[in-house]
Amino acid sequence: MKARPYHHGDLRAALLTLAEDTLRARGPAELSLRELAREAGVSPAAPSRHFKTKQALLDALAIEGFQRLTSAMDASLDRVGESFGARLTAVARTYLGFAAANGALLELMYGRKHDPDASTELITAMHRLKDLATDLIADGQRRGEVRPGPLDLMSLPLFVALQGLTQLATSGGFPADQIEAGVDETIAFILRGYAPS
Amino acid sequence: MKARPYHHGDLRAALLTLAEDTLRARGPAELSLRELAREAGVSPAAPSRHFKTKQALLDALAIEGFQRLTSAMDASLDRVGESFGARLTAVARTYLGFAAANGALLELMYGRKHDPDASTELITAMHRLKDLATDLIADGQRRGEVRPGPLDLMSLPLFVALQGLTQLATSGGFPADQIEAGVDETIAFILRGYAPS
DNA sequence: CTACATTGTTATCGCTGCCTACATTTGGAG
DNA sequence: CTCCAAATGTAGGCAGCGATAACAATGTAG
Repeated sequence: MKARPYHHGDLRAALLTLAEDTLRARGPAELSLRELAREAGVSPAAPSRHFKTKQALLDALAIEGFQRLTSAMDASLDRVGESFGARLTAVARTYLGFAAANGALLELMYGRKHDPDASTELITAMHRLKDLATDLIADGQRRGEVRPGPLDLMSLPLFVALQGLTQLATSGGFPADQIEAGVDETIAFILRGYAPS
Repeated sequence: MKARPYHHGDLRAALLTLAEDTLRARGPAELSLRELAREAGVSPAAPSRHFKTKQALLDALAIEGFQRLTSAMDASLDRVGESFGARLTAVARTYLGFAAANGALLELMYGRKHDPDASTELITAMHRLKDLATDLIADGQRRGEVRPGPLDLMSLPLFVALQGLTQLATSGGFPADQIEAGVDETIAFILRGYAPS
């Protein structure tokens, strides 16, 4: 029988996958580097080669999350027409789908947002998502389907709605079926708010 | 000189105040029972008499937060007329004021929401807040200032907006002045969405 | 082949939450 | 008033954690 090799092969990737699993199952507080090391079959100090601190691992997880989310939203926009309503609906549904499927991860992603020493990589990842939403509004305005107004102000309600829906969807304040129905209601609500007077 | 008395006097209250301070300053993750005990001038195991686990202390903090928030919102509703617009504005401003002043606490309050074994006391505290918002909508419907529709569905956008605004206000994704201006924009947005067709 | 960078291991530190056993204080029943 | 039980605080110890330093194995570039 062959002994486990001294080198793991791709410990970094393995740690990230394991971390995401336990994040999903038990939340970020329960995540322990030592436990990840055990599950990966390496020594307790091995992870430190790839993630200097626990926070660094969480950051890496968050960045990966932002990448997955933005590309999912990009993809959903590609599959839909040009009308503002259709695009907004697509974006909202994708965002909420991600939120429903990766609640803890999303929480982590936004939880790092106000940390003064979040990695620059993380910050740019967040900005890309923000830009995507802002562009959506700007496009709607160009097409005359969204009331005119300063972009940064106009994009706020969209953010607000997405963030709020997410919170409700992930933190389970409402039963799942109510959410399901409520999403449509809320999307209609948003569209009504953005409609030109 | 008099030795410190064997009994603290009101350790429970002292722990809660200290805990809220460090919660505000350094977040819930940095909160340590042992450190609280040190600051209170008491042995490391003393807090366990009042809070069996760390989670119990956090729960107590959250409950206190819900009580403060609901009574602030009640008070703000007492100071305002009966029109739906005025009442919604008052509620929204109070909620956001609380969120701005107690960001970490609010995060804690909602963070416990989906935990299966949250204390019943915590759960009822959350429901009281939910009822307050639902009543607001129902009242608006009675006065004909809000579109008709099932209550649970109609109250959702309000929750969504409040939650979303809170998230933006606390997690600092937007600069503070943009938030300030954005609140009015968003309240107008919500009113537009609730207006009868 | 050798020198070096990468990746893992071992050992240790100080911290944490939590538990059990014991000490002191307080307050109420008799 | 006294005594006993409950409430509250202390002492000590346990296992787990993140982090770091010193050392070992492996891969690789020249």
